[in-house]
Amino acid sequence: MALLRPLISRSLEALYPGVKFGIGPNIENGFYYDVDFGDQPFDGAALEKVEQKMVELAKAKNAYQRQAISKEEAISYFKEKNDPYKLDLLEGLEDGSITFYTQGNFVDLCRGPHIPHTGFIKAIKLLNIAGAYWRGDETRPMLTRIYGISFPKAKELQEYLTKLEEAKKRDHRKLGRELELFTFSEKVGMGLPLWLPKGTLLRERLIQFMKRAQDKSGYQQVTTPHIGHKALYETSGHYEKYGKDSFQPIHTPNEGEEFLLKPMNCPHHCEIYKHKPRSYKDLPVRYAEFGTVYRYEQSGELHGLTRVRGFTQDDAHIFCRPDQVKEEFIKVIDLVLYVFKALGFEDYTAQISLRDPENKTKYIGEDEAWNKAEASIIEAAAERGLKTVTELGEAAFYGPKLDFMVKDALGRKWQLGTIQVDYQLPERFKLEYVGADNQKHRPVMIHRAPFGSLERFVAVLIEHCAGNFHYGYLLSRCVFYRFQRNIRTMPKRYVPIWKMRILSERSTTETRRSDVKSVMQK
RNA sequence: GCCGACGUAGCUCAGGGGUAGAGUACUUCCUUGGUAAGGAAGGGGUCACGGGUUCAAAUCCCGUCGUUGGCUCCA
Repeated sequence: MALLRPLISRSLEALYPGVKFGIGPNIENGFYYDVDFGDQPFDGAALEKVEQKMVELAKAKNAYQRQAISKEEAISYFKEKNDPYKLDLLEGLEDGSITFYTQGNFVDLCRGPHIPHTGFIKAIKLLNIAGAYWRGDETRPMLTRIYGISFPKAKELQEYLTKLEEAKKRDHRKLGRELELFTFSEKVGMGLPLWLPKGTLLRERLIQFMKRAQDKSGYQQVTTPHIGHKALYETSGHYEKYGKDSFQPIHTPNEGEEFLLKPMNCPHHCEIYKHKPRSYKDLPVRYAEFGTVYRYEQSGELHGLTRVRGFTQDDAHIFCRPDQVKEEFIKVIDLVLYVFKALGFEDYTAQISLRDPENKTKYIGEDEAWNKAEASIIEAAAERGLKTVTELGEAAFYGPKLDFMVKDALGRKWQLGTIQVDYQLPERFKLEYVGADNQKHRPVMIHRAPFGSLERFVAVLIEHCAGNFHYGYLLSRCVFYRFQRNIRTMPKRYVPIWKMRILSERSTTETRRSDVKSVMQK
């Protein structure tokens, strides 16, 4: 797609003399191009003009010419052209590896390779524009980012655009409103979802499903308050790490104490662990809670249910002996996979999120603990044959993670389930158990949430089944729910969600069969 | 938080300096044995909020709030 860059460049230069160009890489779907329009106004409506110009230029079938060039020459060329962005890019390039591509009368810095000529480009669509800082740095100039896509055939473009339309119809924000699942209120506050009766029913079905799965896996439910003393988070390290960027403490009127809305459940669970002495024979202890937490997300980041400021995690913390870590971790992987399978999520990726070796100051804890934790995650994932990608620098500040990512209708990737090995919190909270040697030992914690948060999970679930919750037969066995988007277009047997009920295993299986049939017939 | 766009009836949106419109939904009535049926009438909006310009502002300007596309961030 880099082949389009000269086309856009030439089109923009023709329509907006004096524009300057930043980077223009290919992305998963198409490409983008950062452009500095200077003082010239440019809005979405202008995209069409640019698009037409590009098509016009493409027809000229101009050939691309490659030319190796010295760094010095390149610098002087762009200096003359007064192009600060290309000069900035050149600084990072090694002399001898620099190539220019010439197309028509346009010369550009480009790695290549290119197709022979522009005649191969048949279908171009510029999709939208957005602001983006030069090199993602907010102290640098803001450029206009133009997103677009091209295909060799017009038909493929049409198919892609149709797909985009379909994706929009699945948007959980739209469906959530139409189906009366949830809403937001300015008065309550941004990013704080209000669950309507039908949405709440859906949530409760999911909770019930998860509780049953967890019961079978040896978890115990606990319940903790929505706030905790500031000291609790100083101990956990959360305050130091996120205190300034969190909801600020709640002050008591008389004693002058400070409490924080809990951003995580783990500190509370650590205190539960500590309420009595533990023996090695008691471990592992698995405490689960559908705990609602509050995080001050940046206003610009909020998005429907996928990014909110108050949400409920299907959280649990496993306290175990070091020799049990791998086994417990694998059990959790199995639970996550069971949940995904039951709900029909097949398109997910498992991401091993490790520490950034270049910047260890972002994290707490000793190297040895980190190495052990990272190793056990990698081993456990391998043992279960998970296809994984490894991301450096994506770990939580207290430990590495195994995250399960799925895509929403618009192709955005979201983290759902997460499993984290943690040697730090047991240390900070001085958690102990008495070993067979009658000595005190430190347990290891595993944080895990198969759904991640109910909010995000419901969002992804809505988009996954396009709001047709009768596909929820996949949930099977313990939960069966379904309802309709429009009572007039659905067979009568699809009962509204507010009439949903839990069916027994046997009847679920039977219903499921007939349901599948009717869905197929449709 | 930063930059851009947007904010008109429950929903989708048109309009645009002279005191509000459509479709759909809703209410009532009529018609109609059928899968988003037809007709009639009706209710519903200080055009997000607050300032300013103006004889006059929903319409122009500024600010705030919110939504949204990105950027940065994400325990």
